[in-house]
Amino acid sequence: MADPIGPSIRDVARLAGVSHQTVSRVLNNPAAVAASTRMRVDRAIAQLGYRPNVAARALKTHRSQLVGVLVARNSLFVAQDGLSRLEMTLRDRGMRVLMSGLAGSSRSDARHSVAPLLAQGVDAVVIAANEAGARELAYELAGAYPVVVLTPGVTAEAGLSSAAIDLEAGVKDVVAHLVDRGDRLLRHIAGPPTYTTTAARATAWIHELNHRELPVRPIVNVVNTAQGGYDAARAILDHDVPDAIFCFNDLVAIGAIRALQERGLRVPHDVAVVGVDDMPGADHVLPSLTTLRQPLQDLGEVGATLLLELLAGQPARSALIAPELVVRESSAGTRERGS
Amino acid sequence: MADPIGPSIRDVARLAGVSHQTVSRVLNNPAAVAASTRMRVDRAIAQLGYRPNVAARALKTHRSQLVGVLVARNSLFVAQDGLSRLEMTLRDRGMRVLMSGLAGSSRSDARHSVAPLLAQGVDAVVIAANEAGARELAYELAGAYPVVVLTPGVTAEAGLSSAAIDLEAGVKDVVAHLVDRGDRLLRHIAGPPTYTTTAARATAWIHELNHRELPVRPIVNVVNTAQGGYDAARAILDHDVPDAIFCFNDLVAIGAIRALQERGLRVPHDVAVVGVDDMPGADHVLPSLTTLRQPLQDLGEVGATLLLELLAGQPARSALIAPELVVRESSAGTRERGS
DNA sequence: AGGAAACATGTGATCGGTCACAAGATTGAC
DNA sequence: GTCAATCTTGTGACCGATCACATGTTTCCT
Repeated sequence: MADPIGPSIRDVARLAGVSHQTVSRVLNNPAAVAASTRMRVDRAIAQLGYRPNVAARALKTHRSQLVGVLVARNSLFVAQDGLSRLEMTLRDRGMRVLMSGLAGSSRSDARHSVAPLLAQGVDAVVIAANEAGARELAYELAGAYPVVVLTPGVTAEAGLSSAAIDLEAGVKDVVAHLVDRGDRLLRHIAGPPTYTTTAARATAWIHELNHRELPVRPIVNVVNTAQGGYDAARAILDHDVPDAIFCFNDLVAIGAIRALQERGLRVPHDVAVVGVDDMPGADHVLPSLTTLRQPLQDLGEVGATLLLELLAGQPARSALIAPELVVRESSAGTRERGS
Repeated sequence: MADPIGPSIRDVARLAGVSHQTVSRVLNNPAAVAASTRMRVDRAIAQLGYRPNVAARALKTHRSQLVGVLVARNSLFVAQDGLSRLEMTLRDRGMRVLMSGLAGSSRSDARHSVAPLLAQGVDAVVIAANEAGARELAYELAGAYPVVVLTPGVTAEAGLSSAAIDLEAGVKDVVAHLVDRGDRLLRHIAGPPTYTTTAARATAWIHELNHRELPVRPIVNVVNTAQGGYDAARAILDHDVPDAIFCFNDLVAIGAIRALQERGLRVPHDVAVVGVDDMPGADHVLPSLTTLRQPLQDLGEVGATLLLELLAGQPARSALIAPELVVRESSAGTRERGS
């Protein structure tokens, strides 16, 4: 059905009255062909509707023009256009994206997910997953393939570049914002321990609190859902009522806010809440969410750029993208101290 | 870097002391090889770490084992694991997924996005986009490729199968639910006109209202965002206050609820709100959203199944997946009539 | 005008599989 | 014991590109 195998390079050659090699040259290095000949060939190509056979080309050249992308299921990077942006940037450079979903969080899960990509003969691999196993896999692969990792805390080495949102810097902004409005007892609801981002974010948080000599008590959440945030917030409230809660992301923040309201605490009057992501709807939810916006589209673009650099033989490097603090209702106003 | 071209089928043959054709047989039709020979070959394969070269195979067989998937940017199908599920189901059958993002909504935008997929020699195409242009493209492609469309209102023809969530049935449930709780003046905030789903949903809505002899006045929204829902709701309220609003999706519903609250209307006491999708967080937002849950993962799986059927030469067909009405706070309780 | 360098084009081998066909070995029926 | 059918394995061509190399033509410098 998809078969009726089209014309080959030799058919074009015959029609244009040149050799097959000349046609190949027109395709790959037009400058090496006389203008008049080139025009004749181009016309023949158009006339026959010729399209090069990628399999034949890959067979001979040992390059597939394929980039394998390992993506976590349910990841915001995918949802928020990040993957699309990566793909479109690569597409413009003649590369195609082979996608593979990642199920679990262990290293063997990750290995299992890349296998088909490698079997397909990809030229390079992009790892867009915060799962710990995926990150380990990246180092494993780095010897054999150009690899780009889109997750924080990955050191660039030969053949392995990395890009991430600089949430360490973002966390600084969050703390500054909360302290400015008069909050002192700050709590953090961290993410699932299997994400590399969880530790990164929690560490930055603790570091910043220590720096400002504020009390520190983080809580690790187990699931990346609103329910997880709800449960974690209740656990916090069983202990005491903080001035503000910084949540792993907006989804978790939504759950936390519900828990607060149920206890009769008003947001932001009694407790301020800050999330991360600026997920769709965060601006209209009640109350709207103060959040660290992650420019995931930029991440996709930077990732593509890093990959193209590696493929061009340039050295591996790390890139950081700054997030943006968007202040909304959930942390609006100023706390009147001395109450 | 990804080069050091591995052993070929002939290397394996030499080591096992057989002909290259026998190795090929072990790979493709093991039953046709004597058990003892097969074992020798298998051992040689393992010993050399041989992996078949997909390019060579594709060159000869004219099948790439690649499925091209056209996905709308920012689509929930992607976000909610639908794409992952599609990919994983296909992966189990030895197929790989080539992804291509869709930018605009016109037919030429769609054509521009599939082009690289076709150039790469995919065996089939999946269209996971509600954009009108993408649907038109599906018919265009159906003659030359097996095509599966994941959007409503597509008629199955030779080589073109389709799957969609049966929102017509879902809309019935929504109306029944609202009428049950005593609502009579029902309004609809539709989606962007460029989505095929917008018309499908609005039509089903109007049909159902007519059927029950209720007043009909749908509103078409222009953008698929919370802000769009907010604006549309305000436009409705400028006219009168309905008993309930059925929104294009949860995101739009969130915006609508904000508009209602700003006018001093309580949800669901004064106005009930129903969305579609059951997006992450819909269960913890304030108020939590009554919604038509779209089983997008199932959609991915069914899509994969339809595709495999087409590739196996079976006839095209359409499949519908039932959504599920999840009642939550935004339409809880019963309206006391006669006020 | 002669000869080297640069330019333009062609020839045949090759990448690593599968396909069509041939041929030897084994089995079973009569 | 013979012959056909079946099973098992091997041989060589071929898919459609690119690569290395060869050859013929211009260009241009001395």
